[in-house]
Amino acid sequence: MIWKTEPPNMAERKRRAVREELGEVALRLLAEHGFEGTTIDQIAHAAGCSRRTFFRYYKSKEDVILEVLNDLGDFVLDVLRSRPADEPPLDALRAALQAAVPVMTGNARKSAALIRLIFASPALRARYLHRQLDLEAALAAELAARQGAPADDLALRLTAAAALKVQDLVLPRWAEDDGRADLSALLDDAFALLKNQRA
Amino acid sequence: MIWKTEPPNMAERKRRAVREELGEVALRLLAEHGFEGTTIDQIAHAAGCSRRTFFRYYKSKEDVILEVLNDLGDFVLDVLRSRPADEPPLDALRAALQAAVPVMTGNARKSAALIRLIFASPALRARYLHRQLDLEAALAAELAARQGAPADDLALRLTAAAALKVQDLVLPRWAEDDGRADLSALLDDAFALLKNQRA
DNA sequence: CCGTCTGTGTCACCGAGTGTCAAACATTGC
DNA sequence: GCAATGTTTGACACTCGGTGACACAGACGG
Repeated sequence: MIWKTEPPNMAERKRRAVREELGEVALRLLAEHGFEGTTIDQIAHAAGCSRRTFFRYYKSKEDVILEVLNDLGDFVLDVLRSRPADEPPLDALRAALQAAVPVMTGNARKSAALIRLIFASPALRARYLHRQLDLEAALAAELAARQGAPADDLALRLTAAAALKVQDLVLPRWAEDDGRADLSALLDDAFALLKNQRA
Repeated sequence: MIWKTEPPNMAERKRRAVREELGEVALRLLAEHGFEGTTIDQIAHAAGCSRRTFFRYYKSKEDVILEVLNDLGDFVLDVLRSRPADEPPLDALRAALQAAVPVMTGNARKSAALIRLIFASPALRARYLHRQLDLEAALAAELAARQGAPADDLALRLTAAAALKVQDLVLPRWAEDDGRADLSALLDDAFALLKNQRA
């Protein structure tokens, strides 16, 4: 075959379908019985496959949950890249994070459940924070690149951290009432607060 | 016995000694073979006790390492409490974190090894971040209490987060060369940078 | 000398993950 | 239609972190 990857004929499609199904079932069970209260056996069995197969689609139990927010992080990073280079860093970050809002409010109940799940489980939360750290570094690197600063510039890193912190403080409050509040407004308020910060 | 806890005669002393020994051995082995590359069996055996006994002294493998920084966090919180209430929040935080510096520079090589260990292991790092989050909340609550603000004040939470972030960005750089740099100066520089942050 | 209390080791167990292997399956070439 | 081929899957065995149960030892007071 010359095009080893070109035809996602049936194979790739089925793979995606199984993965989707597995993720769906997992999220439902985890939200219902809690992260620690759900075993992989239960998830696999409920999805109609073996435990071993679960691990062929997801690296770990945490992965099923964190993957969603992971993709969202990549999306935010992409949006940041598309922003004008002369925009002040914090404004660019705010805009990038705002771009992710519709994705969450799109299916608000599910997103809220996911966030609540993460914030309720220490193990999950810890992994999530670690992921946020990577995102923070990537955002800071992008900000640095667009204005010719060194990639590990401390000031930009602090700015990126502050922006993500704003998000992390707002999200759980939004998730607490199943995403009925105006997430976009909450974010803007918090960013305004941040901008008025004076030592 | 009327004084059930009063005489830490032999029992408590031995307990502390065993715990100390266990922690010492663990830190050495973990620093040598990495966090994932060291099993609890190895630690327990090297310390001359059974695996079960290890867990009677430490809740988990992560606990052996994180305990130290945990205590340090409590110390920082205590220092913050002793600061004048009218001091600007960020200055108070800087002073509190500076107070922890001598503790680390006291035995710099060991502290640096510990920090490198944490930052090298994803699992450990994730747990560490979670701990920092608790500390952040506690610091923010203290700042709020001293100036009569609500305990979950967003602005103060952001300030506490920024201060801890400064520390977390400086520490690995300091640890990279075995703690030979001037940690106190590095911290002050970073805090100065933070203070000059304008959106 | 006898109960009791505490620390310890042994054993059995669970759940997350991983490597291996053989069977099942679909795909392709003839 | 059939054989060769490659991929997906399930079954099994194993490691490691962590927990509960129980039995045994020694220190202590009566």
